[in-house]
Amino acid sequence: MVRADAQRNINAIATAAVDCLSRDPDASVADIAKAAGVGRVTLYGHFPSRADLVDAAFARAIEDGDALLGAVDLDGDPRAALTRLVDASWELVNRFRSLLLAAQHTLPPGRIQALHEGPADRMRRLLERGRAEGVFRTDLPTSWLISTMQHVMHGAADEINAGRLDARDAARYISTTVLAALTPPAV
Amino acid sequence: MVRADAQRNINAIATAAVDCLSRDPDASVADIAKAAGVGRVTLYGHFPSRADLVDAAFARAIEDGDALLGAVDLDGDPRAALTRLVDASWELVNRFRSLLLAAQHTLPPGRIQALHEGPADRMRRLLERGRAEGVFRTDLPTSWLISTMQHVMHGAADEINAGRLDARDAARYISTTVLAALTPPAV
DNA sequence: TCTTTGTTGAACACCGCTGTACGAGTTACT
DNA sequence: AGTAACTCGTACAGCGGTGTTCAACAAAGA
Repeated sequence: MVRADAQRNINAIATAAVDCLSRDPDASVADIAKAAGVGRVTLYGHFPSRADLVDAAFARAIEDGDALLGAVDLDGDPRAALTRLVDASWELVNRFRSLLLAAQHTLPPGRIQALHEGPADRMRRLLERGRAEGVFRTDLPTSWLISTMQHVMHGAADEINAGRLDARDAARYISTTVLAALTPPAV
Repeated sequence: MVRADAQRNINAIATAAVDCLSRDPDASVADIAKAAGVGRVTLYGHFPSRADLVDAAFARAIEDGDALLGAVDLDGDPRAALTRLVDASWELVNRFRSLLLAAQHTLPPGRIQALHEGPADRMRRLLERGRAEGVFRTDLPTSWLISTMQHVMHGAADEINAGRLDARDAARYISTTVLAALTPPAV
């Protein structure tokens, strides 16, 4: 029988993990336990290793983020819809940038990709609709276009972090750039 | 008096550092010393700390790379010139991707940017010429466009590393995408 | 109430890394 | 040939992290 008490702690730990790792990708297990208001040993009782903890945190961030993305209206003009989706995605990428770093050198290769399947699918569907309507280019693979968008956002986060970009400009720059990259080349 | 012997070792160490860190961003000082065919103590004799070593390796990579970039013909049609420059840059970014990672969490903030000044300037000049000729867009800051190019390349390297992108396609995808991002929006 | 499930801090072993010290040996330069 | 510069291996201290053990204690749930 799983005690309600324990369940609450598991939850608090996962929340704290998302929080800490979003601030410092190298946050230690001790830091996270303290932030969760829990002993380090208790934490190990629920998450056998640091990797399990990072995995849980990342999965939770994706899940929560995907829920937000689900509220975005993807109907109507594909270009406008894409702008909306990119804006919402950017918000998330920016928030969880540091957590992604942690995941990148903790989780086994492919795991991150696997967890991203939900959000990526949403983007892919929109992209393909736009292509079918002749609004988006078809001379590059969908997967490349998606990863490009991701990396432009990721890059913007870097620039903000380095103080070379004003956070208020980012959303506009990103959607403008991404739209241009998706536009079919003039013949 | 600096002995020729020592100078040769310093060189071998720097070379080995570039080499090792380009393969594994977390390569230890011991690894690098071994690769240089030198005792760990000898290494510390020339580079007081790991950070100094990473700095030297990164600076050398930039210097060597910038020399290659200097050979690229930047005259004529800006779009063609940019394609040539991006292709050459991509080669370098791809090769030193891992070294950049090492630099990122070893060197003080701003140091990487400072070392990139040479290459960035070359790109900036070309970009501005293209803008003056009406070939490149002017509704986004030059700095943003440059960083976008960098991040698209960086992202491509990631994709290759993850096995989701064929290295042979990369150059074409990148220059196509980058050119599209630089094209002035249709009115 | 009473048993099962959780929690706790302190202590410990372990790991790999960085950086230092030492003493003996080797090599370049004059 | 002689001196200063350099190199070597080994050994050590320190650090910060991970993961485990233990023994005492607290609380949920039937």
